[in-house]
Amino acid sequence: MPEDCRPIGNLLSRIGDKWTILVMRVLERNEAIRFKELHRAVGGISQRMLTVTLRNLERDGLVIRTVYPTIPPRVEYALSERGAGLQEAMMPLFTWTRENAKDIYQSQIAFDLAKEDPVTAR
Amino acid sequence: MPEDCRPIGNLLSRIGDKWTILVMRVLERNEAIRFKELHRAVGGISQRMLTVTLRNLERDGLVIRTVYPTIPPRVEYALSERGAGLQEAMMPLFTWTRENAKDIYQSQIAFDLAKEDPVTAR
DNA sequence: CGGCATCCAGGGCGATACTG
DNA sequence: CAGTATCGCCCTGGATGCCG
Repeated sequence: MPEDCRPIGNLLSRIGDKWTILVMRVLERNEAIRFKELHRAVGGISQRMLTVTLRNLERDGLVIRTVYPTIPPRVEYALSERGAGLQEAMMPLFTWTRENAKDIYQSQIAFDLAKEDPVTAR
Repeated sequence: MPEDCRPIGNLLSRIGDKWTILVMRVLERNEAIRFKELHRAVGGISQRMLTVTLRNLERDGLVIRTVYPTIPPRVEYALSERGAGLQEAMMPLFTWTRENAKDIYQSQIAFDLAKEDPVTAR
């Protein structure tokens, strides 16, 4: 009984979804950042997905959302304590990924090549 | 310029996909394991997704697939050095998740409650 | 036994347009 | 500026059936 991995799986799925990491990475080095800034900083993300991603992070208590009811509205996002803890826990994985990305990429190339061309031919 | 996070994102998406972690966890404590065993050990996974997951892991050079051309066929899977390294890098995240799962779950409950019922009412 | 191919449903995600 | 709502595509992943 390897203890239940589902919660871990669920959480990692979320962490590993298309945008969460990128958002977390931007938050990492900023105390508080506005929606628009985040939007620009992340780059390539749609407004909708940024909203969804931030909502999920907020729901998990990983980021803190502060609304200033001014005109125009101003909303700032910041990492919570818990969020900072998660970042710390993610660091080894980041490091490992950075160090191994190239090798993995090579493996993929080799693997794909061997697939479509088992003999060397072509 | 927060360095390019895409490769990290890609990798984590894969690691965080529905099955990779569960498979890795089973492999963790086994030197070599047969497909069928893996299938039973993981539990709930379809044959197809187990195959797909293992192929991806193999493609990344994280697991080693050994085929014994006997009858009936016998195929064994084992963690590679690189795969073992990844596991190690994942440990802090596992630990963090285990330690925070309950709190996060609580946050989610509270968040959802506040959403549908901002006032306490109902 | 291992695993690929096919078919099909559900959900993730993007584009766009609209509100406070 | 921040966020919601709607629509629609595509990819993931499950079930089934066939091959070596």
